[in-house]
Amino acid sequence: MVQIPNTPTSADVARLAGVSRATVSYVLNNTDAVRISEPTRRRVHEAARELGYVPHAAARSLRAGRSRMVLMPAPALPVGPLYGAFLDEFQGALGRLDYTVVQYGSVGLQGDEAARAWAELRPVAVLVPGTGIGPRGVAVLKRSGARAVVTLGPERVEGAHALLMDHEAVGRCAAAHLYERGRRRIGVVVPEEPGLGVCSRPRLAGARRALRGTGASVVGVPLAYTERAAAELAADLPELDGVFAYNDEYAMLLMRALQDAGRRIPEDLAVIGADDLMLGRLLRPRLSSVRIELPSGRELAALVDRAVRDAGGEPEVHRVLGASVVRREST
Amino acid sequence: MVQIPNTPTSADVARLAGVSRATVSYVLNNTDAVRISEPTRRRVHEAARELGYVPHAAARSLRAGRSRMVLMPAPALPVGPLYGAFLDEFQGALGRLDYTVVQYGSVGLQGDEAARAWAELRPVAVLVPGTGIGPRGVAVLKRSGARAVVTLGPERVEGAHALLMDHEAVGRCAAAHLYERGRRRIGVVVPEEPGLGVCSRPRLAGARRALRGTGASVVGVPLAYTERAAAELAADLPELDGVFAYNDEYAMLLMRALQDAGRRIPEDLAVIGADDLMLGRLLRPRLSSVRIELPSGRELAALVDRAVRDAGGEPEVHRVLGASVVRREST
DNA sequence: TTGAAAGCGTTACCAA
DNA sequence: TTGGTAACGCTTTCAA
Repeated sequence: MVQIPNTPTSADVARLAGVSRATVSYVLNNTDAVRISEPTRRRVHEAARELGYVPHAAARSLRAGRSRMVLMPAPALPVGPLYGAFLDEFQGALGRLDYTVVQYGSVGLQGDEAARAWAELRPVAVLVPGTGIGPRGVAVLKRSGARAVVTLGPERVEGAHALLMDHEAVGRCAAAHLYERGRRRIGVVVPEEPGLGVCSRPRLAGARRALRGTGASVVGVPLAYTERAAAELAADLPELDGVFAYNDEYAMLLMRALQDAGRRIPEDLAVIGADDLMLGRLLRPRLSSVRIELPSGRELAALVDRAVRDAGGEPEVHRVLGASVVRREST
Repeated sequence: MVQIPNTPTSADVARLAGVSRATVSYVLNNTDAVRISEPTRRRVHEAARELGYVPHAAARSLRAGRSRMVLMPAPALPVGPLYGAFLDEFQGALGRLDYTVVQYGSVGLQGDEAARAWAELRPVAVLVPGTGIGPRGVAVLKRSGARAVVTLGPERVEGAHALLMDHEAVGRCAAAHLYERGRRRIGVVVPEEPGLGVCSRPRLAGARRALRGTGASVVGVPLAYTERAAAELAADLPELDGVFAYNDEYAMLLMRALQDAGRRIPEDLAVIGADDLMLGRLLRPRLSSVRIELPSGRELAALVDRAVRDAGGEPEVHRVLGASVVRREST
């Protein structure tokens, strides 16, 4: 039979060490406004260790009136390895600034309801990827004590700091490259998977804008991420001589289907992806790609910290997502 | 100038509605032990809405003595799309059981230190992927009120429920398949990337065990995830006629390098991956793969819920990770 | 150098 | 049907 012990509190530590709760707090938090004798310190540490005492974060921040929690709703869409690396860096950097990063799985919550759920945790800052929040949501969070709300997405939201993911630039970049390579009838793959629209629509728009007035045509090409859909698309593709395939995975899918249908790449049709994944280098022809640079996790952590310290300051707006073409053999 | 308003509390709501804090609590929580008149209910709801009141989760669970938070340390290693889908399902299912799933970014924390950091949040349950915790860590968590600790990894940990990821089975499965296809000198790729060892070592061990006593040989083949490393490996591969490449991505990398070095696949050398990614189907030859089935998120959520309700029960141990070969053209 | 006590936002018991 | 009050675990001011 397993005995379920009561969770030790600072009062238990105090009792065991033969001091008051205040003293325990002083010792364990290294409060420097107060001098505690060395023997007492030792007794307190000893008692805490013996009991396996772990402070209660909620009680602490309740008393303090503020937390060190940075909340990040987990993005709904499937994310690639780039995002994972960015996340690690961000968490590491914030950890060094003594914040606690927590990802909240908001599966099934919508809009303001989601914002309220986040607000219940009283985070000191919230970093929202994608389009998961509106002005009302931001207001809810701020009223609940969030000192900074930062969005990481395609457009800015009233009241929040914004890291603008400039997906249009990705499309512009790809289209301009295809144009330079002599292509004039250009297709832009638009994934049919839900949730990817926030990225894909601006990419298409960017491609359109880049070639406006040049006489080249740009058409959106819907594509689901299945072999079958790719084969069908390859079978009767509209008259095109260049394709920007949304990203490297869709590009690989499409390229395979095109090759199977007898199209030569890049002679008949140039194909370019995005994300510059390793896998693109392994294809034949090697896949050209738009290399995307996410903001540095360190910089973003610094922004959050700054925003927390200076709550009420003007929201900062940054344009992130550097885009540059890596040409290989497919264009 | 932005006015930073004080966060409204239930006391503010009570004041505005002209009732006591207790009444507010009753109304907003739909307490059924107590009957509140309809007009009062309306006044309270009205006041809460007007103030934008959001309850304080920490205060609530402090008072209640228990939280509904299920903590999941974010895995350190890069994870694939399978894991992402599993996570979503798990979160959704737990959400429906009224738990709050929170992923904790523990970058930079080690062993018991990490467990203490998690314990500070007083989660009601902790799901630890990989090998991030030992018996001491489990004890810390339980002493801090966690009613269930579940590990999702290669081996069980004293005191915790275990979902055993049977990576050996993956290796066994792959090796047996290669053997069946007539291969007798088999290589097993062991990624050099740190953190993947927990998966790759058991896979190699499983392959060894599967072919023990058959006369077939099994050798570990270290490989870093770069084109260069793959090319070097392909240039002087030991005498092999079959390779289990750890997963589909390494398989793709290796297969490309082998083809570039003039080896025919599968005639000279059979190659099999794992994870059954879409990309494997796009290669030529199409890549055979070990299909891995993670536990269902729903079942896992049910396990967690059961464990929470019956804390102190015997830890459950489940073997998860179904492994089955999907043969395509590369073997 | 240490202790007593107040109070953070909630909820649950008991009394009115 | 509603309100007063105590308590959850912690920090911090004030007093000794």
